[in-house]
Amino acid sequence: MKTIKLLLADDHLIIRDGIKLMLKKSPEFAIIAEASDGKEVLSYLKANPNKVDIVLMDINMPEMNGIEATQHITENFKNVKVLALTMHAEETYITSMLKAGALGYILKESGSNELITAIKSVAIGQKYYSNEVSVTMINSLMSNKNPKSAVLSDRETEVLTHIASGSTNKEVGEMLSISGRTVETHRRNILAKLEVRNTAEMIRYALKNNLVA
Amino acid sequence: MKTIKLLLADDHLIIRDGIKLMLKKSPEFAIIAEASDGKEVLSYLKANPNKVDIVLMDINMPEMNGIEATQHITENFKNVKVLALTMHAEETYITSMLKAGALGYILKESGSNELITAIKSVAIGQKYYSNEVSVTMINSLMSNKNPKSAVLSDRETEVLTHIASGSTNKEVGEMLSISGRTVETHRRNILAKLEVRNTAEMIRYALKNNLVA
DNA sequence: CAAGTACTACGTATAAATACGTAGTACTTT
DNA sequence: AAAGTACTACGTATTTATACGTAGTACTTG
Repeated sequence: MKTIKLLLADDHLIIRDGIKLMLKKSPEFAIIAEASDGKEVLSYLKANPNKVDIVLMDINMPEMNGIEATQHITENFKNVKVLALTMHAEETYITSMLKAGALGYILKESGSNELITAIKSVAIGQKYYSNEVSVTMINSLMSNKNPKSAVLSDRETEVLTHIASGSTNKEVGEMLSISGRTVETHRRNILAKLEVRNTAEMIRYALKNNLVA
Repeated sequence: MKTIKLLLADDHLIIRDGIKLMLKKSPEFAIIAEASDGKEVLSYLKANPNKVDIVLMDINMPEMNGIEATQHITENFKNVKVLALTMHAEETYITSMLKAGALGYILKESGSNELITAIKSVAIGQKYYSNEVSVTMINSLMSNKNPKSAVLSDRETEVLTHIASGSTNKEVGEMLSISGRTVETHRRNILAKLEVRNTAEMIRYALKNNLVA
């Protein structure tokens, strides 16, 4: 098994030392560099191509934060993988890091077992998220799928679905075998229930809240 | 520590036996009933109130599947928790089960350690998702956040954003300090570029493809 | 049985969006 | 220099959507 070469990016020495301690017992890892800022990470990678497999990336760092750094890495150093390692389990941080291209996301409170598992997963290109991260993300995913579903009646939802597909009132009426005037009424009631002003806002609301697919 | 009372719901005896074997070494669990179908689960719960803490629920079962059964449980037996335990890691299954009210979701290929951890989490009301489940869900979450078709010009995107917020052409014109007529033209060009017929379809397309937030 | 809600539908009127054509300025690319 | 694209803007006409009021039938719930 090949040695996995790591770069630690964190602005606190204590954290870096802690990580080193946790990985000490695992000979398959080699910490070949450290950085206390996103810019340092990038300049190291630039100066030492193909020396790093995985960057363990903190988010809050001076000068350049971990999100920006990760963006640059995934754009310019495609063979380098990023594993986010941070204190923050908030949805925005997670989303930003994953959008930036991080393969994994774990918390600093993770034990050495989880850290090792995560690094190994990322090393072979597999994604890894620690449990709290998963829960946060899935919660935010699900919270957009439930709340208002009960507001609209079945018929209204049906009408809304057709409207979202680009059909006019008349066309919807034909499809549902009701009068176009009735569709107008449904539409009016939908606007009122959702408290929106017009088609554009209605469709946006409907999609954001998953009233329609 | 109080004993956690379990009900196994799976239509295959072999699976139920396997689970029993995995839990045998843990004295804090008591399997007090089994069911091979959703309906059996419900009738057992009805006949034996307050005897079950957690239902380990398979999805594919004859008569009534695990999703429907879970819906009924979370509606009618609010003190009973559901932990999905299935072979399927597809996004639709996961979403359906979680929407139905399952607190956790693990795969049958999980080892006994994970099974035990999951049950304990669910028992105290905490959510638990096994790793593959998390990855699947987060992927589906992220896949809707990236693909950015750069078809529209900057100005058009700007106009589209305002329209999506419910503004009329005239209002958008005022906001951008251009004529409402110009907004009309932009709008017309957007409709053409996106190959859609009207506002509703335009907004749906824009949101699905993340042209606007 | 009274009240509420869902679904249906029309009348009248105005506001907004869509269709199609035209066109100037500025900027980039070939 | 020519061609393309982005951004701007108006004219004319038609189609849709929105606003507000009204109302009957059917079904559910207190």
